[in-house]
Amino acid sequence: MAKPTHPQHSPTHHDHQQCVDNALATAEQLCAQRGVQLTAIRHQVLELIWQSHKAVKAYELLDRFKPINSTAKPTTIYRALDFLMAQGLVHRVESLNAFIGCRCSNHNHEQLLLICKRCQEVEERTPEKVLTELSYELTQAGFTAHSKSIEIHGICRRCSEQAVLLPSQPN
Amino acid sequence: MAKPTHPQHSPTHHDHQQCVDNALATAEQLCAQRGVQLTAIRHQVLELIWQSHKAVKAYELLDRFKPINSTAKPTTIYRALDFLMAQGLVHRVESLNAFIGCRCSNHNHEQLLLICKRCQEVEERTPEKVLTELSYELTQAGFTAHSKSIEIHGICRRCSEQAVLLPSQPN
DNA sequence: GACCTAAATGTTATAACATAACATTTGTTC
DNA sequence: GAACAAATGTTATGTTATAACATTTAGGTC
Repeated sequence: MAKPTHPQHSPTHHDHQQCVDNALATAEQLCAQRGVQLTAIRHQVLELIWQSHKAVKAYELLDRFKPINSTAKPTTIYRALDFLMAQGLVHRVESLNAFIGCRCSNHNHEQLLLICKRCQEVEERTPEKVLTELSYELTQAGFTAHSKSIEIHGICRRCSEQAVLLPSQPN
Repeated sequence: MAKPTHPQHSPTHHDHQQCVDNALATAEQLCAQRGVQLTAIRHQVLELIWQSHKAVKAYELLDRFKPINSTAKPTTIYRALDFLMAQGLVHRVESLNAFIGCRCSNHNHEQLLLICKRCQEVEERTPEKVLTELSYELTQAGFTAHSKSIEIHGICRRCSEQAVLLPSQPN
């Protein structure tokens, strides 16, 4: 049985290089504005994270990073990730122990992560109504939020459509 | 400097034994209805989880379990947790790699977890409006959800009130 | 009760994820 | 160029979770 192709999962369904370029340019600009150092390591790690729209694990990043910097250790990666997360350039996906580039152009770091089980891509959304209702609920509960993590696992639109075209696909 | 007391965090702020009794009785009943076995190990692990309203780590459970069953291994705990989660009796708190007893009396397993940084207690809430808006948003996004994890970290009402009374308390 | 089967548990080992602690280098400021 | 802070290097270890296979237990059938 031939491995099914998933054309919609390929990087060709959009101009991914532009995603990467945008992300890196934004990161450079933000770090400059804030007077923090987007060092070579941090820049390279961010670039590796943006290789795809899939969440990537720290040790996967390490494997990808070693060809660039053969002395890299887990610490190297985790420190870069800590910096990138502190700057809001990367999100941790708690339910996957993995990391993803942040697309919040508005620097609003309250978002839903829609995690597709089929293609593994993670979509970030910031639906006002949901977040408003959530804030209201937290006020009602007397709870002061410091951070919010909303992670939804399921099947994304593209994969659902693909499933209709290829009904023999599992799940 | 004396360690500050947190009377509101003590098990005496409510009749915790009743929480435990309810949880165990419900679990027994549900498992009987479903024809699944709430074995001794599973029952004991569930009881240990309900020792508090704090999320508990698997290896903490193991330490608590060893006095009962000295041959217990990580696998023992993880297998019990897998069963309890499959039955909806326990939730995994993704952002803590920890576990908490489920209080969803209605067996609706879509909930917010409010995780207090001060007292570590986890409150479960199922606010209709938030969940409705979320469902609507997912429909809009063409995303078919299989599981939802909404975890909010911050300070709970009781701890906020306590902070007002004892303003010298850190965070 | 003997037998079968599936479920549960026991056992060993290791994989996967993450941080602590301290040494060294680099970049900035004076 | 001395002093300091930030970043990185290095070694070791802590923490979380699962794989793989053996054995025991519970429940049904004859």
